[in-house]
Amino acid sequence: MRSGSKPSGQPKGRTFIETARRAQIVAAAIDALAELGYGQASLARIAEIAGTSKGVIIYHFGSKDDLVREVVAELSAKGRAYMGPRLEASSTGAGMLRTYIEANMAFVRENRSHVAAVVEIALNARSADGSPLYDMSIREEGAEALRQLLVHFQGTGEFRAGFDPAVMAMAIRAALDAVPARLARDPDLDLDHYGRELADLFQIATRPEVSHPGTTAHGTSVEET
Amino acid sequence: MRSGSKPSGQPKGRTFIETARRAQIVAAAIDALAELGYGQASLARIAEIAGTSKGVIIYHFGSKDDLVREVVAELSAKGRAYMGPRLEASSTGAGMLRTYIEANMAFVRENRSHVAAVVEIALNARSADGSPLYDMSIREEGAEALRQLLVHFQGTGEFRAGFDPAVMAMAIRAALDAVPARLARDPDLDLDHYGRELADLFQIATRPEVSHPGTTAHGTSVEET
Amino acid sequence: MRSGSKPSGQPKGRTFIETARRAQIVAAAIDALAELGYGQASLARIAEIAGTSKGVIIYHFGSKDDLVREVVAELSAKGRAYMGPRLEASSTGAGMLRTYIEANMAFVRENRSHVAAVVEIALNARSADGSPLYDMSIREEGAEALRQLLVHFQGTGEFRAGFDPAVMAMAIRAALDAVPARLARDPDLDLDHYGRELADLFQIATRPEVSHPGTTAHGTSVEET
Amino acid sequence: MRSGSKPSGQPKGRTFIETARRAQIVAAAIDALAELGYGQASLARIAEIAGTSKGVIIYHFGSKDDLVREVVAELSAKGRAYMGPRLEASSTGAGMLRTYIEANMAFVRENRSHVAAVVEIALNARSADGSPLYDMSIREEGAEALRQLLVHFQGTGEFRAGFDPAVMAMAIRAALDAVPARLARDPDLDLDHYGRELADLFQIATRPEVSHPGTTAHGTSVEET
DNA sequence: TATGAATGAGGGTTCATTCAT
DNA sequence: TATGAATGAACCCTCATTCAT
Repeated sequence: MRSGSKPSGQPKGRTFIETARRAQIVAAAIDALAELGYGQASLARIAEIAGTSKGVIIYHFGSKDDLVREVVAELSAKGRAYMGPRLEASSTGAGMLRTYIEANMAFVRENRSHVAAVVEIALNARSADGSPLYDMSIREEGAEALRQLLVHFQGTGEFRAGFDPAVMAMAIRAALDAVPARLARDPDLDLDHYGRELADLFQIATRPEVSHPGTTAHGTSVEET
Repeated sequence: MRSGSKPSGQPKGRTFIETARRAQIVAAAIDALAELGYGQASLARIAEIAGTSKGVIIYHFGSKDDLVREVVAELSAKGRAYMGPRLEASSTGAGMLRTYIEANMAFVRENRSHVAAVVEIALNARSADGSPLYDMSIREEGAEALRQLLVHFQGTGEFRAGFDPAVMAMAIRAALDAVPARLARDPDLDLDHYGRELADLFQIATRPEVSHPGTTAHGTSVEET
Repeated sequence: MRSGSKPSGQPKGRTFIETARRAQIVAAAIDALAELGYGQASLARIAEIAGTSKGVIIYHFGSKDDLVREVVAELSAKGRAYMGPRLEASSTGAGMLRTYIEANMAFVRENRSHVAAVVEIALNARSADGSPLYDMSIREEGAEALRQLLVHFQGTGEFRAGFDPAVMAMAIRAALDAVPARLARDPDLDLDHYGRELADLFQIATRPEVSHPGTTAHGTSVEET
Repeated sequence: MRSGSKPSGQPKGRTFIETARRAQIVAAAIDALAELGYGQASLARIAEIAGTSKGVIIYHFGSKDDLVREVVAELSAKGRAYMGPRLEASSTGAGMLRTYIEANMAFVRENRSHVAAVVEIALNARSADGSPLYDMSIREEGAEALRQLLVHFQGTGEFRAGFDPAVMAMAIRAALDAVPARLARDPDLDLDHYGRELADLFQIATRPEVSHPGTTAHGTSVEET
């Protein structure tokens, strides 16, 4: 299907009307995923929300998987466009970290449904044999980029050298990724407050130790476990 | 079904053979959930793993939902039995926190599949209308208990007063809950290392500030965002 | 199954305890059929009401069909025992007809559930290929006996000769058989009133015409249809 | 499913082809219900008769219940269209009653299977908890309308005042409703004869008493019961 | 005698996808 | 381009029955 190619201003040689239809369907998919969850977001339900039929969706996207991929790709692009400039504007390590966290929260606040939809996808989408589809490509990717930033500022001495950057990155991403689910249950959650608190938390956790020899965090725990 | 009740050593008046079958089926369900994900863990597939038929499962559990509930309840009981004594043995705030985190990791290590299965359930199980089934009851419950511990030790002065205990609890739980998914992708993950690192991280984040006036975490970030 | 035969006072060489079990199960079946309808009266449900298991029922009756047959046979015997003496006590045609109708109502009143159960069976029980099982044998039988009574008293001149006794018998049985269903919807129905009214109705319909030439019922309807 | 709406000649904005398919499926359902009974009329069997698959039926009707509802609604509409004009053409009470009965028989004769199917439905369709689905709405409704007619002509003096119109209406409907079942067992039944006989019967039962004081039907039965 | 355990066919329904128009 | 129609597999669950104990 989709044999001919049309030279136009639209991305990937798409008609204006087709671009519009795709956007409409993607929006419906986001709604369905965010509100009903991945398991309940069937083509029929998405079509119903979009005001069309299942056939149309398949026609435009080829398969449900491709539609889902589009939902993911779109948020990914949005996210990069949002985060990129903000991160580049940060010079210090602490500033960068705070920006990363708070901008993430702001982005979530401005794209609630879309973020919730992608979280659903990341957690649930599986191929027929049960292996995850996007999990790695999305989440890991984000954590990896963050890890490299942490490593960088450990190198400059702006972050303490004592922590494993992979673990720290994972903890930060986990805290951020847990927000959409919380938000679904408590829509009045104060995201700005959340962002500030998390930024405080991880800033403290990453800042260089004041030199009190022998008082490493690790050392205090011999009594336990 | 299962009307009569019999006095015996088995829990809830169950036959020896029934107890065995149930355990076998629950184990198969855990495998299916952990490896295939909630969406793919159909009765047929669980039965296949268990080496029986769908009918047998329904006979013993009445419904798929009840089987799922059993998987959850069993881990929940296991978890409480594991965590309880360890937490009670902790006296100091920092020790308690480290114990909480490291024991969690150890528990995950010893119950990989089961934990992964329950995470699948918690994230995905929905009723027909799309509303989550266990999400709150499981996850929230854990976070709430942790929050109360944090509050307690803020009161005693063992934790710094500056952080929001709800946010901190959520960050800790998020870091812990993210582990099973990571583990699924990287089975060789060093959970002890992970536990120690996370314990360090959150111990630092919660310990009282040494009195260096003007160096609050929050204050250093004015330049950003 | 049921190989040995035991000489005893019980009917058909049955143990006392077996007779009791059978009665208990039959009672449970009647309850299930009357309250839930034939389609919902599964062995599991009957067993639940009886406080036993499906296996026991099969053991005692061999199959569900045999249990159902027993329910029917029992009511049939009860009915004959109830109606027989009363009908024999009637000498006149009109008296017999009234007795037949009113005694039927009284019998229904005294055996509500059982009658309702058998009505369910008569209407619904089918063999695998869809052909009715008891419909004819029960209902037709009753109508046929009644028809013969009507014929008899048409011969004696106590009933008018003008009506087709088969149709009249069918109308009477239909009116009587419709009662249990009505009763299920309106449990406070006054069955005595019903019986009296029906007896009046059919007495008038069967009594000999007073000789007013030209006023046959049929003659008055030429204008219609 | 079936989201879009199209302006067309078909009822409820249906495609020509869909209307045809629906009719075909409804016809198959009527066949299955009439011949096999409600309990045996599964979607698979209906689909087999219709020459399609279960999926197609669900596609067009959404659920089996909706298909059944359609079968009922269609006959109900047919019945009203048939009976309405004929009843309105009747002026006298006796004429109306005869028309009602004879037209009913004629309608049954012309719609054997459909009537049999709806009788199956009315008697057997139950919700999950065992409560009837259509029983009241169909049968009761018919009896109620008839009762009102009887009351009306009792008021004008064309019917004798002595009978309870509710009981009389129920007896008439019972006689009519019993016909389809009889017809199933004896396909050569002469419905016109049946109709005439029943009309005679109930005309006699309802006509005003000739004034012979003391000869009420009721009075003659003191000897009995 | 009685039970628990298991079986396997069949129930209605949802689903992503294909196809002709 | 877009739709309605159809497909067929898979879903969870109920059922009467069989069997070993």
